[in-house]
Amino acid sequence: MRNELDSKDIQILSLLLNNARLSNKEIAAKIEIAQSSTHDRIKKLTQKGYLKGAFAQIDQKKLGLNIEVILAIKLNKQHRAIIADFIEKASQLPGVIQLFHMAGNSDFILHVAVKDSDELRGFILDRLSTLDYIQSTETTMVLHNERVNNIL
Amino acid sequence: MRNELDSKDIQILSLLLNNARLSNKEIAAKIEIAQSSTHDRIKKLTQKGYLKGAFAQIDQKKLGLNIEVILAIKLNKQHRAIIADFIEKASQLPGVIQLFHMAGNSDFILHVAVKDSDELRGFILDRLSTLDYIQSTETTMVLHNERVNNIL
DNA sequence: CCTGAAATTTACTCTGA
DNA sequence: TCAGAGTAAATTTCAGG
Repeated sequence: MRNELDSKDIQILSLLLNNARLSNKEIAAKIEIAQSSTHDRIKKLTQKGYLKGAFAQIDQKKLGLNIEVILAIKLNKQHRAIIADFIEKASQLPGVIQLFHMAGNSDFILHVAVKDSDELRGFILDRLSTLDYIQSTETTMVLHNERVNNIL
Repeated sequence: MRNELDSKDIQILSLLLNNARLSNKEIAAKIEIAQSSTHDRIKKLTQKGYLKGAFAQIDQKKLGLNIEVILAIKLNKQHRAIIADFIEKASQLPGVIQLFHMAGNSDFILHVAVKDSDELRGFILDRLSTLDYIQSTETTMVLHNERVNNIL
């Protein structure tokens, strides 16, 4: 049981990174090994934790989510308990796509999609700012957003 | 051919949003309709453009990508041609996970993963700052990053 | 660790309601 | 538009090199 991955494993991860719905057969064809080998490798990559899941990409605008923003958030305390609490609460807020815990000027960055400005207003005023350890929030509109995944 | 989606469609999108590798059968069981109906619906959702693709999630640290940063970038020009050029160039830079074109203080935000600080230095100095329309970059470390996908 | 083929499960198609 | 049954195709397992 080697810990290192060979180039075939990296190729599999790279393919799935950009298209998680590729079938075993298609992957096997692309990297030129047997289907059963591809199957084994994906199984092992999953078991060892290299592959963690897959997310579909949906057309947010078609679903009426017309406004996409980045919210930079500062807390007035950075205790571990507060951080954990915020992560838990923010994960449950409707509209949140992605959450970053930062080591810088802001404590958190939230990537959020909402229907309209009313919903955005509600999100910030009713959902976020009601948490008593929020010091400030800064909202910036996203004009365009592209998944690149150029890491392998 | 109705344009609106019913609650079953939304449920399908929501399930796939959080686990793109769910099979037809599993989805059919979860939302309690026939497999063939699930199949039809997914096909239509894809054809109509609601479902656009799927990305696998990989364990970056296990692959040696130990540093994750957010890079806020300002350009000294915002012409359409410059923006398009930057998006194209940035999409090809190794380490870029996601790219946001912003309507605010920064023009772009890049979510980047690299192996170590040397690679980060190379990324900023050799790859980014060599583009002549870059005015400034600000790098902030990501301590933690969570996909939430709480939009449906 | 890979291959190739068998066994099983799933996806896909179509008919009828 | 949905459900059920049949066919095609894929996944999964396994013995052998």
